[in-house]
Amino acid sequence: MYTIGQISSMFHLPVSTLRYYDKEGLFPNMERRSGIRAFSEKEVEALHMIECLKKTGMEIRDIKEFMLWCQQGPATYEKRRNMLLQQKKAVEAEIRRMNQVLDMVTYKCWYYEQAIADGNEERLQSMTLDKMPENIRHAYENGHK
Amino acid sequence: MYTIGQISSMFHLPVSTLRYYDKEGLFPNMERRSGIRAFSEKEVEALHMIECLKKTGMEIRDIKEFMLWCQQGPATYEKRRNMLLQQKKAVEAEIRRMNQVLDMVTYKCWYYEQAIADGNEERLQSMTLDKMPENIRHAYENGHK
DNA sequence: ATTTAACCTGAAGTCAGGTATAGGTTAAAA
DNA sequence: TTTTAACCTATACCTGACTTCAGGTTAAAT
Repeated sequence: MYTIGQISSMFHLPVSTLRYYDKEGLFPNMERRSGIRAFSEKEVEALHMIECLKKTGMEIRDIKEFMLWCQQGPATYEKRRNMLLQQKKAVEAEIRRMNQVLDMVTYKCWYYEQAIADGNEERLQSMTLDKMPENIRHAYENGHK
Repeated sequence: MYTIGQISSMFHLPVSTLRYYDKEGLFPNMERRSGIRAFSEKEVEALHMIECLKKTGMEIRDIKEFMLWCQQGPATYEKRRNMLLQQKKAVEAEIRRMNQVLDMVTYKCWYYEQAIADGNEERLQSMTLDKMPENIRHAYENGHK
């Protein structure tokens, strides 16, 4: 059993955040000893899962639902898997989006390198795709899809 | 010259958002005709850049600074390039982070597939790395780095 | 026994990035 | 000409995820 302060230093999370998570229902049925929160291994495990789900961009209210299912045993395995599959898809989509953004900003960086070299943007303004270096044209096209 | 309504439909952005951007200084020196905003090609170009920078996760106040530099001609090319290089690094870091998160959630999905197949988590609880399929072990290890 | 550290609650505050509302002006269409 | 649509400002409100504050309790150390 751990106190909120111990958990706070274990996870490098402020005490206020842990209390907030508790208030939001992320630790259903956590024990209390004369009013004081007692974090067991179950809550430690829960917190690892919470950190994972947060990193995928899941909202607190959805994490709450997941943690509730975790209390309900094998009957909710499928629900939990489905939620995770959905988050996996969301993460994959986000990675695709970020790669596109990377191409866009790669092009912009190249643009300003050229502008610095030229001292102006005139050549760049009238530049056509076929005059760009291949990798830059590729980044440009992918970034503007 | 375009009205705010025309720009709104061109960019699929609410009129209120464009006014908010203007208030935040994202269109320095935009013209007015008897009090009404007149978006020129310069503002259209600016808005494309704003959308790009927003996608990289840049905050409004930093975008404001960038757009101010754009008003100041070739003297600020280097500042602009440096800011873009910094954003590029930020995007690359975010992609690395998201790939790690993807590995983590890939492992969790596998975990629940197994739990569904087994009907419980007993086998999983006592599972060691060497008993996992290679790709899953890889995902697990990378996701927990 | 008392001080101090760590815990508790409820309510209010913070921040970013908008969105909504109320009340008023401009300009295009009927 | 009058109505209606699109514009304007200022201010208030919203959401999510916390953080801070005021005031009070518990438990550990001296």
